[in-house]
Amino acid sequence: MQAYEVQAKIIKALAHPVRLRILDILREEEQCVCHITAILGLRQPYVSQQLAILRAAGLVSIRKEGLNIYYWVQDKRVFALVDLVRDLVRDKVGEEGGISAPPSFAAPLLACSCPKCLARRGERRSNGQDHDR
Amino acid sequence: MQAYEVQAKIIKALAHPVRLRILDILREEEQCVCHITAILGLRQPYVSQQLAILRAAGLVSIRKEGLNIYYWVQDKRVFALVDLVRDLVRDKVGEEGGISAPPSFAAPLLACSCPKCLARRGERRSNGQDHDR
DNA sequence: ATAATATATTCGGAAAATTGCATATATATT
DNA sequence: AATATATATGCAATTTTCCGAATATATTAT
Repeated sequence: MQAYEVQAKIIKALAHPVRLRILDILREEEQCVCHITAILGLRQPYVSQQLAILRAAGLVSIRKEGLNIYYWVQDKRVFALVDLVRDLVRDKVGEEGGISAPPSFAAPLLACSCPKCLARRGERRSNGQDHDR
Repeated sequence: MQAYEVQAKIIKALAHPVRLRILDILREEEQCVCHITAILGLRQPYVSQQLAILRAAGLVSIRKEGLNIYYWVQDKRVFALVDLVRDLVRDKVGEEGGISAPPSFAAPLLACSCPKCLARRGERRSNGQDHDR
């Protein structure tokens, strides 16, 4: 039965709305904690905890760069997993509609001050190391 | 965020060792509660509860025949889901070995007295309706 | 009708785990 | 020193888990 327990643990790490949202945020590319936190609108320690759970389950990896830590999904099968669940739900709730909308996290989020967002807005860090380059 | 909650609920239904085992038992063909209970070695009300959770999540369906109720997995993508998790675990624990063994539920189980097992042993119900046919 | 069988459902309960949240502190980097 | 993030602590509310026991239900046999 031990194998089933290991599998159950991995699945448990997925079985949480916030963590599913995080995975969707990481779908296209790596994101720093700052960015994830801004998108979720939750407090940083809480987001870090959820990220730690995902990381302990081996579902996400990190990459450090300067002061920022970028989370990314190394094994793309994680997305396949999530997609499968999404498809199942879509087909099952089907008639109810509305639930099947694509991930709607992609708010503009100009308020985020992570390096990536600053670059997109043509600004630079107020204090950071991103001074010239 | 609502969609994520629905998805999380489905995943939660999967995130349990006993329920994962049940799905493996149903992998090849439908099985009656009696058979599932015998394989798991757990009490019938408990197994029924776990089956009810899987059913509420839409992961299994039932078919009634006589006194028996057969559970089966209608949407084969459920197996694809479980397989994905199994692969993830196998590749992740990899070096530790042992965990990647195929589902080892397939004990002989001659003790089970469900119709299917009785037929396999060439017996017939001690009291059942399977009298002639 | 009555009994037996397979299964579902319910109630209760105790232990454990999870959740959400606040707060504080540690760490590494610049 | 400032920043980004991680980690830890605590805490109340809720949920899960496992268990025992009883009962309900539907079906079939007699």
